[in-house]
Amino acid sequence: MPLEAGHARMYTCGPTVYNVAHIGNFRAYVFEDLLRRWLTCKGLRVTQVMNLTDVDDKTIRDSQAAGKPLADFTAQYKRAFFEDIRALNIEPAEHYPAATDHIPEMIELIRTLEDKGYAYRAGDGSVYFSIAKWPSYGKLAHLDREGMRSGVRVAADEYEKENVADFALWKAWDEKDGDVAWESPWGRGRPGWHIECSAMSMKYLGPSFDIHTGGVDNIFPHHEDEIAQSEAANGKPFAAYWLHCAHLMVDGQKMSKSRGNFHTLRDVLARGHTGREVRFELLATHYRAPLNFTFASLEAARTALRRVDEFTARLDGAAGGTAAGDLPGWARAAAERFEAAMDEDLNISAALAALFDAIREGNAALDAGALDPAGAAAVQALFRRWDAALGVLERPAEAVPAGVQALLDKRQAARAAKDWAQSDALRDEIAVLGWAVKDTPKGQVATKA
RNA sequence: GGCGCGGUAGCCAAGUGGUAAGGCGAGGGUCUGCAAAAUCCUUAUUCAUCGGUUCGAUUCCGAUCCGCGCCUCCA
Repeated sequence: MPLEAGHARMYTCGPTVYNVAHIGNFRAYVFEDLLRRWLTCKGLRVTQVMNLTDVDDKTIRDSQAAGKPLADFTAQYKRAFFEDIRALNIEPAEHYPAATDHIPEMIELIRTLEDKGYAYRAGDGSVYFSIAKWPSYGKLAHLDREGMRSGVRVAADEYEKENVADFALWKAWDEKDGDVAWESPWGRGRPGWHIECSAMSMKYLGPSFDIHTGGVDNIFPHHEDEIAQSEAANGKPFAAYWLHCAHLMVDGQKMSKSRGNFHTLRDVLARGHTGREVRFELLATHYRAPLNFTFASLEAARTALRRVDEFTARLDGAAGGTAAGDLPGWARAAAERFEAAMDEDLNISAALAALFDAIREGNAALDAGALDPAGAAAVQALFRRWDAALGVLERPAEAVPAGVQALLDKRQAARAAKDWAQSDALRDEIAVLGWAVKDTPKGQVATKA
């Protein structure tokens, strides 16, 4: 299936670093992470490129408002982005090219387009791509080119274009750009938005590659324009597959900065939810279906994950470090179902159904004493494979603070002496420190409340 | 208006031309010094509406209604 045997190359549209990303943005990155993990599980080597858009109208506008040089302004949001990605257990891509580091490549690409006659200069020094020269324009978005011409709004500052749908490859400097400008054969200016993805995908993945992803809102115009630029310049097909992720909704409406109905990861974390819960929530709905975000579903995610944790802990106890033997029948069936579901366009719901069935059957087997250590170890291995794909099963370790541990030790002694009053008092004391104590057959277990 | 996605139990959400996965919630049982947790079982005669094809449709076809997205800021 990949163009190059055993190697999947993917380009994933990344963030515009003018602000911290919101969890709607992260839905796309989590989806892309799931995709790259699954391809890896299938034995492919994956090269993923994610661009960082660090020069555009918004980054310029907001850096000026903040009174900071563009590079300083965007640096803080690049940092925030990588922190957030870590909190969501997203595997790093192989390359994170920033637009401002690839201006020469973009200029080179625009020159090629100019030489081949696809681009023209406007009076102010801007360079546009002429869609009239590219007949297949609009294929990805199923656009009706005739329909596009009538009734669209035409911004006053775009009068220089030959066709309203032509898009900028290079934008001539104007006052609003302040000191953000690069020299080019067309004078001072900055690149258009779309050209960076064409130039950087070409640099890191070649003219043709396997998969290109992004949010559905990027289909038009961004991806349409990328295809036109890249294929016109290279004379080769651009991406073989396009996967677009549906939106995260809030109260039935798309989550977006311009609507103001967004939550950042930081907000959600500050409310006491974990990155793992957010990841589960974003992951658990198929990428092409809209996902309505609510805090109630984050609670549901928490409960579901607790069930997973409980089971894997039981499994650890049952396996006790034994070498893996044969997978029990119910686990083998679940493994096959999971595999088939994920192969079918990442059918995550069906895959998770197989996982939860395995948990139920596993618990029943454990209750019945029907799972020997070698079998339990085999199921452990299965969960490890699943988690290589999902990145959400393994429970992040919680270090118990020394103070809490001291109280736990005291409580254990009290319990051994059957001093229940003392035991309960200590439990309350520990609760004040933010830790919940449960008594299990194996002793007390403290978890962060 | 054009293009696209979706309407399945209280909520979220798979799925198939042959009679509805899974998660959360809820109810019941087990376990337990108490608490909490856990675990097991139960929980849609029905898949937006109306027609059609068929032995049989939630699944195919047609029409209708509703929600959302894109149509040059947007993951």
